[in-house]
Amino acid sequence: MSNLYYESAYRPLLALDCVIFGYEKGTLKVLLSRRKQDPYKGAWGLATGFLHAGESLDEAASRVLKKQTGLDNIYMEQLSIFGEVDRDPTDRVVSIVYYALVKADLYDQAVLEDKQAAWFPITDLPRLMFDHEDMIQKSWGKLRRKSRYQPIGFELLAEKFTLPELQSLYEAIHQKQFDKRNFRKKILATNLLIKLDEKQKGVSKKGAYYYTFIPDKYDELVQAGFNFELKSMAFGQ
Amino acid sequence: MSNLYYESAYRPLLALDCVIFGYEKGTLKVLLSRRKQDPYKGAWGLATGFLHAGESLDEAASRVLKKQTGLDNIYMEQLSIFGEVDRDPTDRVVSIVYYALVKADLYDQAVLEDKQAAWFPITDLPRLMFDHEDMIQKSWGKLRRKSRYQPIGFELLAEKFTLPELQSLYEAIHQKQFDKRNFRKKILATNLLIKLDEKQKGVSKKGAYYYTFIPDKYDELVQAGFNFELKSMAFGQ
DNA sequence: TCAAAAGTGTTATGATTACACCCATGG
DNA sequence: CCATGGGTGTAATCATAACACTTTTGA
Repeated sequence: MSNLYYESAYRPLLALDCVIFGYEKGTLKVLLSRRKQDPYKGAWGLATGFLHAGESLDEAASRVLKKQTGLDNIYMEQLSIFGEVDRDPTDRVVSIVYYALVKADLYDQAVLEDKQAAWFPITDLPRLMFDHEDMIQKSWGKLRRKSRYQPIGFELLAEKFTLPELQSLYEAIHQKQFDKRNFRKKILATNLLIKLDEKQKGVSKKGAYYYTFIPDKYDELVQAGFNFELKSMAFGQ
Repeated sequence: MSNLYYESAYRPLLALDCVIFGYEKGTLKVLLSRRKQDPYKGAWGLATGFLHAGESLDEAASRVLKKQTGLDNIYMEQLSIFGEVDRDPTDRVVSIVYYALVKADLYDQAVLEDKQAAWFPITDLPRLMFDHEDMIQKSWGKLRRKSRYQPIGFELLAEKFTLPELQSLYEAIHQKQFDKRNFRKKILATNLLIKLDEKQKGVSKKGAYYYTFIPDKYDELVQAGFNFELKSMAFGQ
């Protein structure tokens, strides 16, 4: 099925760029890789790919994420579209940016090396190609805002986690210290967590209790888009 | 400058669809027009156009808005991108959605008729082509959320407006009644408005005072993206 | 036994909500 | 003079923010 009106229209390239966030040792990180083709071969940049025929945008983003990380079912969300005329000097490329969150315990050093990929702390990024720096900063902003009213930060932790870990994650996302007591109060008030009988070994002498999500409740809330709203994250400071 | 890797990539059509909001007589409205070409010639839909070569996305959206309304410098913002494979049955068309806000006193009945365009209350839309209904609902959601922490609603009113008018606008956006006293308290607490010496005639016997923005302050806040945050719009109810 | 991190409650402040009457004017 | 919509204040409740000591245990 075709159509003259449509036929005559300009067709840009449509790319997908993925900002992949991970969290490790108290630091929020972004997965970058070295570009494989010219121009700018070897430059650091985001996971990227062009849209294929017959693929929806989300499918294309999942494909790009899978290629980069080896993982399926990554939490991801569309951020926005970058379409400045000269953002890629080779050709007109309009790019859809997705950001994704992956658990630190799911990626594999071998896969990373194979892809010429590496994790960089969000506060210490290398020079990036095109407008990728801007894409990362905007994604981080979205992550900060979103983490205030959705339990999104949890996608970055392992199945079982301690409250001090969860708090450090929030502190890494917001680059801000929170008051321990107030943080716990708010997080526990959501009724999303259950305390397990198990304590963490090795980090502190006393050991912190592990928590996990009440799985149905969590899914329910995420599905419904319900805001469990940590109204202000301005704990202390 | 060209490149084999790029050359071989798939090139979809890239369209822009604009959700144009207006406010009139207590009702939030959307500007729709009848489609001019097949398929679905004559069906109601959003203002639309394809991206042209050498145009940024914002420039293209401005062009589409100008063509539809005759106006420049409309407040507009990118919403998101719709890319389901079959959203347009003619061809693969990926569409970037913008929403725009126009003041009720700026549009012109003659232009509308010429374009086969008309305003529809947001709560009473006709059947729309493709996924345009979904685009409108998402834009409305964004407008609701955004109006809670940015003075965005003001783009929909005339230069001078009364507080009862402003409140009705918020009520139309949120489909909810607010308490008069609490609404005024919050709005005035932002220090964005100045009361003029002039009263509105004709609407009520007593007449309501006109207000206007303190222009520099407003621009400053909009520029800085500062949130004047009407923290909860749950006035009453 | 001590150092290091985990865990716990209360009070003060500020924001939000609920609520009812008087005012000005045109008809 | 009265009907209509405009304008105003206060008290109760709830959420947030500030703040310091005790507990556990491995070394």
